[in-house]
Amino acid sequence: MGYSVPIIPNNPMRIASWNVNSLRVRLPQVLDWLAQNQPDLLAVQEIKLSDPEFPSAELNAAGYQCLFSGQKTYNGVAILAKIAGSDVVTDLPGLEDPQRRVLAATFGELRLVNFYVPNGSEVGSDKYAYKLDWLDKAAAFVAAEAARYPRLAVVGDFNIAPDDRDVHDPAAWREKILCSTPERQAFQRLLDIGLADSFRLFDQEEASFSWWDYRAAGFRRNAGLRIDLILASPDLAQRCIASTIDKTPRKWERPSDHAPAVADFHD
DNA sequence: ATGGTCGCGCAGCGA
Repeated sequence: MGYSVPIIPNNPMRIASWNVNSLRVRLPQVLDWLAQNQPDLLAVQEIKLSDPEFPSAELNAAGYQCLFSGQKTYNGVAILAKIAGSDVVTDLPGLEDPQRRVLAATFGELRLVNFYVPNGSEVGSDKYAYKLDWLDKAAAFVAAEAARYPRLAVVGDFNIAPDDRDVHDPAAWREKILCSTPERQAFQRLLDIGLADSFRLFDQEEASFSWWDYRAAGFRRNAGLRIDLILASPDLAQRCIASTIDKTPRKWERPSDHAPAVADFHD
């Protein structure tokens, strides 16, 4: 009596996002990572398989229900969840697009939007124009979601490094793809809706990245970018108690080029 | 400026 104890929130909810670069290749790693980290929700990108090929049985056996919007060879997104999701959305309003890059669903109080933002290839290219148009439609969608759902998380591979802290060599990347001003302005429009980049709610080590090029020994040199993000609405952000990048799986044999972003939230 | 490595799928594209 008379002394206080730290308040440890019980039942924190853990949300993670991981570009797995082929779920077929990475399924054993995803299963290991789920077992070790026990997220409530894992948003995955670049599953690179069609819906009939989705490995639901293995993931169900590991305690995860699966929502997915698959595509053969390219793209494809999924949400692996300990509880059932509802109100599933797989397309951006106003964008006719065969590329499977969007998956949103509701889990209890939480609305989760999983994005695989287009890479854009090169500034000024057709793919770059597609990326900016996609981001425009995505912002309108997120604004509508934010208006409907107070507890909103927008996660995924954004293919944008929000600012120079998120770039290993800002001079080399200046106005290059993933770092150009129009891309960063498009990202800022998501923040302007009221979302917070959960990673920046906390002190972080310098040179913290989530993606490293397979080429030129990017990971060994920590020549990376932070492009895998967990954004949170105000109601959710004030519940955020941690936001990190788990580099462990990037060190495994035959890794994805991305590491998972992970955030914890109290009730 | 180029190329370096993966994944898919079997040549070359996308990242």
